[in-house]
Amino acid sequence: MPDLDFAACCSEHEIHECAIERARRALPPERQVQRLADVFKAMGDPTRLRIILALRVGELCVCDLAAVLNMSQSAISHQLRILRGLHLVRNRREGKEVYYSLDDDHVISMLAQAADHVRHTLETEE
Amino acid sequence: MPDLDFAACCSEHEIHECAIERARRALPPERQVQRLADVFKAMGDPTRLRIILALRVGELCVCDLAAVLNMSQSAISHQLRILRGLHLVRNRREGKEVYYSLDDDHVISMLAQAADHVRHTLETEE
DNA sequence: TGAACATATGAGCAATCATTCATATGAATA
DNA sequence: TATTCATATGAATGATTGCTCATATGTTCA
Repeated sequence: MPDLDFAACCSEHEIHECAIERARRALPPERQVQRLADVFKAMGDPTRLRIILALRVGELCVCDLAAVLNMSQSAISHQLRILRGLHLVRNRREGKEVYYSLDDDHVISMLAQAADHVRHTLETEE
Repeated sequence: MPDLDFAACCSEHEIHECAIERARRALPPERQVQRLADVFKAMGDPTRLRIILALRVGELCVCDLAAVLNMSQSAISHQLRILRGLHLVRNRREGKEVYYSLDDDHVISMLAQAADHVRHTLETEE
């Protein structure tokens, strides 16, 4: 009885079976992959990315962020909610205002790596 | 004549003007932000992220990837095109097959940082 | 050259998403 | 308490996106 999992693979799949198995084992469980993807996706929207970039140099209240990005307060609030849910930003109330700041240094590292990558690719081509 | 850029900000904006200016200067030019966002967005889709995760342990041809992710060849090809466009993966032809591998170590670093972040947030709450 | 296989790609569609608009919540102040 | 300001959020919508299906391209082998 053949392994149905390999049905979609190319015909000489016997050759790659071991590579396929190795790759399968390299995949984290579904839940973890989804979590990772959520973080990347959050940083993959220009508005949210700009929010993160702006907060690098210090905390800002919502209306400040709206001014910096030149966008509506509502739009900013909606995006902050997503970033908050993923613990990418943290908030602190002070009177009527709510101040947001980066929650985690990992975000800065990710930004730096991504920037390096972009810089690297721009050098190579174009 | 008031600065119209601050029109959307909260009324006591004089206090934050300097923070706003600082944040504005922290924002890279439009084109660069978009490039960064594109990279994060590419990694923000579970399918593309799984492709990257699978390629961590070595190159794979398209049909192998389809087998590993248990998805159609077409779906994988479409996503590989996006990853290729951003130089996240590279390809090499060998006869009829095309082998894909990670193009850049920065991707690995980003994955590691993101994984750390997720691990960290899971510890803190829930 | 023709058949078979591996991959790439265009069109179409269902699902997701970022914003807007209207409104609710929450805090300070008169 | 009533008003005002700052923020949050639900609903609606236009735009984007990931997949499928059909088909094109490119390679090998007979």
